[in-house]
Amino acid sequence: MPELPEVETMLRGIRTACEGHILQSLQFLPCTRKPITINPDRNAFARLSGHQLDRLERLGKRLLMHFDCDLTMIVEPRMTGLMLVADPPTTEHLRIQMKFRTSQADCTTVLFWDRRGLGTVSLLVPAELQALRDRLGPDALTITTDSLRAALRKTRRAVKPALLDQQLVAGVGNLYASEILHLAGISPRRRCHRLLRREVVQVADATREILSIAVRYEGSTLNDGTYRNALNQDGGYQNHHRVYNREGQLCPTCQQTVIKRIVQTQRSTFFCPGCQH
DNA sequence: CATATGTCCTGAGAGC
DNA sequence: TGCTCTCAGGACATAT
Repeated sequence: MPELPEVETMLRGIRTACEGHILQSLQFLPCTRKPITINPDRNAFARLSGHQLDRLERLGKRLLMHFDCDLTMIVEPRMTGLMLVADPPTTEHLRIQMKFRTSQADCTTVLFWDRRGLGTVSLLVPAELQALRDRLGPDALTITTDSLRAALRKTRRAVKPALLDQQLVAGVGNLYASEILHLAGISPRRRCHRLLRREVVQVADATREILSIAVRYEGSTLNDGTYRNALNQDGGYQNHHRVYNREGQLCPTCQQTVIKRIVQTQRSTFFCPGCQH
């Protein structure tokens, strides 16, 4: 499930194939499965053809493609969406094909593949893009203690569900929330408004640390094998998970306590009761 | 307003 | 072996 590191990896993986190039064609492929959501509708995307993709940007878990016509195409992979420059895992879940002209004679292809079809693509005008930026919290990869403190002060929820709220912090999902709190040594059940300043420092530091390392390893490919990088290869961070999906195993930090799984707001949380307080 | 719950979906894995 | 069932969790709509 693409979170910040996986989306960042997608961006880096497709960059040379599309950034700075003219979009030759964008095609929504026929698919018998549940269709992805397309905003406002597929016809609107015809306006992009012939325009240059000036710049790629990641905004939380979203991938932004800024075109020279002031339109931004936003891809939300959600659970199983992938951006690819190589052959997709299956042909049947292929959703979008974009061709870019890279020279007089050559072109590259960028694909959007989504097995479960929960993904979304949208075309936004500048005012809509600004509205989206305004409702997201600061980006988790570079979050500062002060901005995290300001965000967590807005809620009395337990810290782990709060980290999943994109309006508070943008980019953290269910997997990395557990990893971050384990490195920080903070219990997922702690209430945000009761965290001490030094504890918020620990969470902010752990957030940047975990996510930047996960980016270095090109994200996490779980057992279902759904997430792949742009070349359709496995990520590597699943081999470095501290607690996620490791219920019953010994905590890698204290080597004393067994990792526990609990459910918070309908989502699995993994933590070490021995060293997270 | 702040939080919690329900919803979409596919396929891996469990259990019988 | 082969069937049915549960579960995984992104973001948003709806409920409390």
